[in-house]
Amino acid sequence: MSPNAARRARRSRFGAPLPTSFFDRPTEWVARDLLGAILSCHANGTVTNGRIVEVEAYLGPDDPACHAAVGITKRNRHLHGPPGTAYVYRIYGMHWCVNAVTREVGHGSAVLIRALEVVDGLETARERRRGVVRDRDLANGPGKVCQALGITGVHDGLRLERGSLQLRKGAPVSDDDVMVSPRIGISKAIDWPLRYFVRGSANVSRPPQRLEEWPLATVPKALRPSS
DNA sequence: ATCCGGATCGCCT
DNA sequence: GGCGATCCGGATG
Repeated sequence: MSPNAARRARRSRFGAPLPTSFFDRPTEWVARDLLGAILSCHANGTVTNGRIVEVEAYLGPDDPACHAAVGITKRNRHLHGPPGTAYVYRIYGMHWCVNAVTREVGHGSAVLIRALEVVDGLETARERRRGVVRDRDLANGPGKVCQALGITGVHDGLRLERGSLQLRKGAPVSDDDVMVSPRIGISKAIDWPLRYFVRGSANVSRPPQRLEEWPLATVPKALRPSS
């Protein structure tokens, strides 16, 4: 795909890239508002787009589950970059995970993109996720998101407002369709309610059965992330 | 120099 | 639900 064709593919169906000001807000707000947004990756000559249905907030050095809790290192240096930066890291030796950096420079907070619905480049995503039978399983987990969209370490530190990895405005998700739960796969701060996902989405990752979850509407208004 | 555990996934039972 | 794959950052000696 030529650069012009890639630009057209992105403009055809979706809104503008989210501006830096979108990311320069409390991380819980950014996380909640990323539901419904479009993650767009141009890799190996093809654009793949996905509608985000599940995210987690990681709240900087004082959040024991956040990579910033160990300070600034070579691995996590872009987590401490300006809002709107991509932080991509390898986990368990074999998977990539992608985050959007939030708040002010050096805060060390970010939103992990955990699941999405592939809405463009479906054939490419299926090839990358060879062996997967159902489309709903293409990107229902953070490692799968990166594999389906072709996101790797080369995207670490890129700005999400432009370039080969972008976050773009999509159809907003109303409070009534947002669910909240603790985060998945961590061993510290295991009860912090910082996972947000779209109610009823078939593309959400399958958490442990006993994981508690609540409608966002039941969260007291003062504590509710909303724009 | 060595050890440990991880923001996971897919296959097995 | 259990487990192996597979590798690196960070901590410890």
